[in-house]
Amino acid sequence: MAKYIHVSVAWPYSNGDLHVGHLAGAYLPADIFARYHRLKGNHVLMVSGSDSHGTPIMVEANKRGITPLQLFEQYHERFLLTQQKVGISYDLFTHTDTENHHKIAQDFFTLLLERGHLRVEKQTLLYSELDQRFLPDRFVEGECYICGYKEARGDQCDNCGNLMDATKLINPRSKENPDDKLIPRDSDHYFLALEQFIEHIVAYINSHAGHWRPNVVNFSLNFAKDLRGRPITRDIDWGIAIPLEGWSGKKMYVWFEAVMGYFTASVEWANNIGKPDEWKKWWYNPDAEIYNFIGKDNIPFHTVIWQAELLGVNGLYNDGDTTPLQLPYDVPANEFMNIEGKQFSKSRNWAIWLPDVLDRYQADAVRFYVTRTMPETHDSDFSWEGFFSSTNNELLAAWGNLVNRVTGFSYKRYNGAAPVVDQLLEIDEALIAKIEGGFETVGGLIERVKLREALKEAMSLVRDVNAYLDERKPWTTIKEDVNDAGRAIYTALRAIDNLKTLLAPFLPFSSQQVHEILGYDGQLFGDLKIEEFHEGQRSHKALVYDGTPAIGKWEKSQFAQGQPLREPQPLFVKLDDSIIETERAYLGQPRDEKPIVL
RNA sequence: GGUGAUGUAGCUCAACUGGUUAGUAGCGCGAAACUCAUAAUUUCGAGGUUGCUGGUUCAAGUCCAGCCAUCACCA
Repeated sequence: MAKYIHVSVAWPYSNGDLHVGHLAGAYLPADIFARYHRLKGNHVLMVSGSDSHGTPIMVEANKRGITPLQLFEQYHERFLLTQQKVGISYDLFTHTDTENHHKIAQDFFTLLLERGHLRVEKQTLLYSELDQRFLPDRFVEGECYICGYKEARGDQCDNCGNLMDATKLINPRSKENPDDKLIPRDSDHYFLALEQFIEHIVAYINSHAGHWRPNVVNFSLNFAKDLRGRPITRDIDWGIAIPLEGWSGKKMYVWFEAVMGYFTASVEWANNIGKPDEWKKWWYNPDAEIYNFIGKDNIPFHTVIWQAELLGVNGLYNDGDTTPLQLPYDVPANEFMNIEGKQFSKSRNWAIWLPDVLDRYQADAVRFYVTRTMPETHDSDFSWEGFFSSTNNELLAAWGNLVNRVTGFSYKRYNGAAPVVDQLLEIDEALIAKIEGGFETVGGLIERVKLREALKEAMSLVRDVNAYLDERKPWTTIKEDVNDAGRAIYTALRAIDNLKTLLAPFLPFSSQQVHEILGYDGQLFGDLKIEEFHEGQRSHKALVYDGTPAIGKWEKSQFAQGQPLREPQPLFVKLDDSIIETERAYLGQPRDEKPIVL
């Protein structure tokens, strides 16, 4: 029976380009997982979008002298192009400034309020007389009340590293205008009563502890232990309005509404395809599995807070049906990916930006290296030497070369087709059986979200085929026994046909190439395209996956003898070792954001 | 400061609830073989007192305590 798999992917703040950390932390693992389940014939719904709200966007827009709307729209567009290029197969990658998202977030708020999960509390915050408004912590600086550093930020002191309570700063002032004296003033805010959900959430985590990553379980249980109310509104003007009279100066806190995107994007997707209730097949289906692909910094928001929100609005849009809303089945949070041994830093431009990398290298080469070093168990490191060596010495040398040597040999010596031979030998059958075993082993690892190991397993099968060829030596035997050489070549071709599928979730572009070289027509996967969607007042662009043309299946090859091949082309570009120094030299230097060309 | 995680060969990583002399692991390195292939492949080999210090145990990379380093979250 086909399963319903929901792949919820972290929503990037649209205040700067995507970098390899985004890819390694959430998007690539989600995509590999989703593509695998699509090949398996399961019903996959993979959604995400640009997070258009939040103070980081306001800060950056402010710095550039543009509005938050302009900033987020600019990066949303770049996110679409970047992810299309690297092949992240979202059924829908939208954003949080749609009418749909606004409305549903407000419905969440209203329902939570009706059910007594929200309460009003007073908070003391810094107020600017000059601007006539409360300033978020990130817009504030002042003297650190712990170490005395003069230029502590409102949220953290860069000198002593302590987090700051902005209202305690000595001589707090506005970042934009140092003469602007700030005064503490009380402000009413809505709080989400998280403590009401402790019991339920702890029980839920414990019941899933068996298949969650240990650090996710431990961290979440500890976090859930002393849950308190958390403000869900704040005094800013960029964000989603509070659907109540007298709250016009305030907006929803971004952490409160952005996670709802998994839900709201599912609803939007259903509307976009003209089946408005289709999203319920995941969200109100007790057998559906929802996976949240996120970075480790986001763990408590998904394992605890998002669950509280879902529990609080149970039954939403379900016409009185008592089926519970589905909570995340697993939250396979990844750790972080460092760059050449140092932490990513946007401000120092210590980063590897995806638009730049995809401009210079093949998407599959990037996907391969990032998967190989995916930070599944601890922080990992992206080094250019590693990328160079993984591309040339593993991806190209083992897999690219295998495809090239076998298909090339067959194409040249067997008249542009696969050989036609009599009964295969035992050694040939044994190889095929071994490779076919990969559908179980590799597939099982992907299902448990052990992607690095899954790729390693697939690559080890690739090496088995290379070893097999060296043992069978068709280039020698063809001189006296064309039939026996043909048996080996046919066997290797069939192995490659299997491996193309086993590697397809990781390397969708080159697997498609192999598919075509082997003489097949059609696409392993569907099309990933950018489309425009219209709502009442506005329209927005989104990335969508159309699975209609996909014929790929997670099944053993039935490759036919004598099948005509297409003329083989090398799959991967060999890198020159000069790229190591060239690329390193970009790090830490000012960067130009170039237009993204597909 | 509190909580959780991570620290194994030059590099990237394995080793289920403690059990034979740490894994025929991949890359790199050394040697040999091969020549169909983007000099790509295959075989063999050399590399580790498992961050440090103690402890529990017949037995610890694996459990406990302390310390050091890195990371995340929270105060």
